Amino acid sequence: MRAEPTILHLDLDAFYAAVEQRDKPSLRGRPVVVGGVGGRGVVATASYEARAYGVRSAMSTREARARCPHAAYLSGRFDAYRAASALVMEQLRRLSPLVEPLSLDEAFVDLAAGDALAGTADVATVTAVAERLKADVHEVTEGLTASVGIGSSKLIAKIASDLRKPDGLVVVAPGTERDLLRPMPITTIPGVGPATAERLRRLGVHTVADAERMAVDELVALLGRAHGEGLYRLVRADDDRPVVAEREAKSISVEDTFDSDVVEQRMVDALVERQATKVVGRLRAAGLAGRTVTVKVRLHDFSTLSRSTTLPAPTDDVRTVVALARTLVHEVDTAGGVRLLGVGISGLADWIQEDLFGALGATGDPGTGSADPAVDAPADGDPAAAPTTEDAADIEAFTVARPWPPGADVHHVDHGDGWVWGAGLGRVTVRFETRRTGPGPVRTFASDDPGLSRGHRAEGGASDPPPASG
DNA sequence: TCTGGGGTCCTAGGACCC
DNA sequence: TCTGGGGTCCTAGGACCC
Repeated sequence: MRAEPTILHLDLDAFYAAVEQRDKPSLRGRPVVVGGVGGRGVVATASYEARAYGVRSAMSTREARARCPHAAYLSGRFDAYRAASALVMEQLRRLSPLVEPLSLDEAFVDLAAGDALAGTADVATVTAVAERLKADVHEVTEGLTASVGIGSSKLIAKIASDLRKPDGLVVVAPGTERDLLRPMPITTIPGVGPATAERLRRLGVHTVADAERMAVDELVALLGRAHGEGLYRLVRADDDRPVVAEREAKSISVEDTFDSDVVEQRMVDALVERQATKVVGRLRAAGLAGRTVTVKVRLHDFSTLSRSTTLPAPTDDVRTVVALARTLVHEVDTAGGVRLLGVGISGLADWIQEDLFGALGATGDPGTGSADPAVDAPADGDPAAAPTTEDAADIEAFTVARPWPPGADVHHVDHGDGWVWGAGLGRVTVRFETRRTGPGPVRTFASDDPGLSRGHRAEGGASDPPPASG
C-alpha cells in the first residue's frame, strides 16, 4: 500500500453491450444481451436496460430469455470489441507506460510511473486526471463510458471502480482504506468466490471486519497457504502488488460446449482434431511452441476431467498435437456422451526444435542430406554417441521401441548421450536430440518424414523414456 | 433442459534426484 | 536394505476472474 493514491483501475461499463448499442442505434435504450445464444449459452454482458429485468453476467441465456424476452440477444463481435479496447488502452498509456490490461474492458495503470500527475498525487490532482481520462475515453470510443477507481493499491483501486457504476469515479483518500473495506461483504475482496465465501460463512464470517478478526493460521488452515495468507493481508488493505505490463501468455486453449451431448467416438475424434488444429494455428500465429498438451472433457453430468502429457521439448507441429490430443481423449470414457471438449497447450516457449531434414536437405530423405555444420563432432570410436549426418541417415534403425507416452503412438530410443522419439499416426514426427553431460548447448533436430515410421525394430537400444518425460 | 470460453493460480500426490 | 528430507517436475483437479 502506497502513501498516495497512484493506482488507477478502469472498467468499461457493460462493455460488449455498449459497443453494440453504439454501433446499432436501434438498440440504444433497449435491453441488449451479449453471450452464447445457443441452447447452452450464458450471458457475457447485459446492458443496464437488461439488468433492470434481473439479467446478469454468467446467467444462462435460457434464464435471461425468461426474464427479459424482448431483449436483443447477440453472440458478439469480438473484432469490434478488440478495436474499441485498443483505443481505450491507448488512452491509458498516455497517462503512464505501466498499464496492465486484465481483459478487453479492464486495466490497471500505475500513475506514479508516468508524468500525468506531474509529481503531485493529492486527491484533487488524481481526480482531475481521471475526469479527463473518462472524457477522452468517451470521445475516442464515440460514446463508451468507463468507471474509474483510484487508490493506494490495486485492491483499493479495483474496489473503488465498482462503487459508482456506471460512469463513476471514486478516489479513495489515503488512510481511509480500512474503514472503507470493513463493512463490505467478504465477497468484495477479489479472490473470494462462492467456495471461499461458503467456508467463511460457516465460521460466521460475512464481512471484511469479520475476517479481520481471524488469525493467519486460521485462514491458512481453512483456505490453504497462499490463499489464506493473501486474504489475511487483503482484509487489512495490505497490498503491494505491482502493476505489471506485458505479461506473457502461459497457455493457449480452445473449448466448445455442444448444444447436445456428443456420443459417437468418431465425432469426438473429429472434434478434438479440429480443436487441436485451431489451437496450433493460434500458437503458431503467436510465434510460440508448447510442451504440454491437455484435453478437457465435460461429461453429460457436468463432471469435468482433464488429461495431459508433456513432451521433452516444445512443438508447434499440428500432427504431433493432433495425435497426442486424440490419444489423450481416448483415455477418458466418453461413451455416456460429451458435453464439452477442449484442447490446450501450455509450457510455452518462443523456440522450437530445428527440423532435422530441413537442415539436411529439402528432400526430406534422411539418407541424402548434408551435414549441419553446427553439429558438434561425434565422440571418437562410439558411433552412437553423438549426432552426425551418418547417424541421421541411420535414424530409421533407431526409431523403434516401446510406446511413449503410454498408449500413444510415440516411440523413442536411447542413443548414447542422446535419444530419438517420435509421435504420430503413420505420419510420424521424429525428433533427434543430443544431450551432453554437464552444461552446454543442447542440439536438437526434427523430422516429419513419414518414412521414419517404417522399419520399427524392437532390438537395438530401446531404453527408458527421455529424461524430460518425467 | 441449469451451468460459456478464455485464462490464471494453487494444491496434492507421486516420481525422481541428491 | 533403513531412514530421511528437500527440491523439482509432472498430472489432475479446483477455485477464481472477466
